[in-house]
Amino acid sequence: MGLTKTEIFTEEQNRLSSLFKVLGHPARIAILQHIIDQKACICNDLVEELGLAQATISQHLKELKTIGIIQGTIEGKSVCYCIDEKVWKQFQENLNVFFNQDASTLQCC
Amino acid sequence: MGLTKTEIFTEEQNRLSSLFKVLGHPARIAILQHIIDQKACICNDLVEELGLAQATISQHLKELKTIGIIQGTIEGKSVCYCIDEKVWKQFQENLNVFFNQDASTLQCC
DNA sequence: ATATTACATCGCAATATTACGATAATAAAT
DNA sequence: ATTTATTATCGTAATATTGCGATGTAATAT
Repeated sequence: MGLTKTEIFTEEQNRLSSLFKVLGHPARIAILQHIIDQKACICNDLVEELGLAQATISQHLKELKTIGIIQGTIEGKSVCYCIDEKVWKQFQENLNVFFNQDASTLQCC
Repeated sequence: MGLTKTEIFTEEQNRLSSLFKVLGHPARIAILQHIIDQKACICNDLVEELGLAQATISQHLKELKTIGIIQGTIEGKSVCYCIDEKVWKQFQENLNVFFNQDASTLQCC
């Protein structure tokens, strides 16, 4: 089938998993790390930096943009992609809520 | 193609993204939450709890087991799946390392 | 011994994802 | 105006994922 049954899950479960899903590709992790390192970035940098075609990278950037974790500003003939600090922090909080469920009592067997 | 080019990324990028990937499905989030709530679990519980077939849930459990975040102990004719506290904490740390890159200077445009 | 219960695994169909070449779109440079 | 540079989008091929019925396996119950 390949079709996730989103309707049987809570909104929170769907939202959280879709965030994780976007981060579930090494190219997208690499893109985020590169943006952070450079404190700025344009797509063409990434084409040289990573070993992927321009079309592929543009696609990955689009997915990152979809969840809002990066934001693109047109700057002349290139685009400046940056971390959206607000969304980044929201993301951090979401993960903390999920992972900070008292880990000390999780193990039962 | 559908084939991720893992060879062009660092080990850390591949490892981190594969962790995220496993969490990138609402059923697997739901399973983890259920295990945490119950402090224990067997697969059959989940079949009733979530609306997925037994085979499907068994498959999702397998993926969670692959990254080690849960662990299964045979208990008579059923299996007790639990959070592996050590791996859970490791995961937490990995995420923190990734997300705690000084967010204050991330935004550039 | 047989039946039942609880999972795991196999095999399949449907859909999603990844990657890329080709092509468009837009802005700057000549 | 034309060329060049940068990014987006389209179409397509290959592979991956999701979900499930059917079947296998192992332990308990009858």
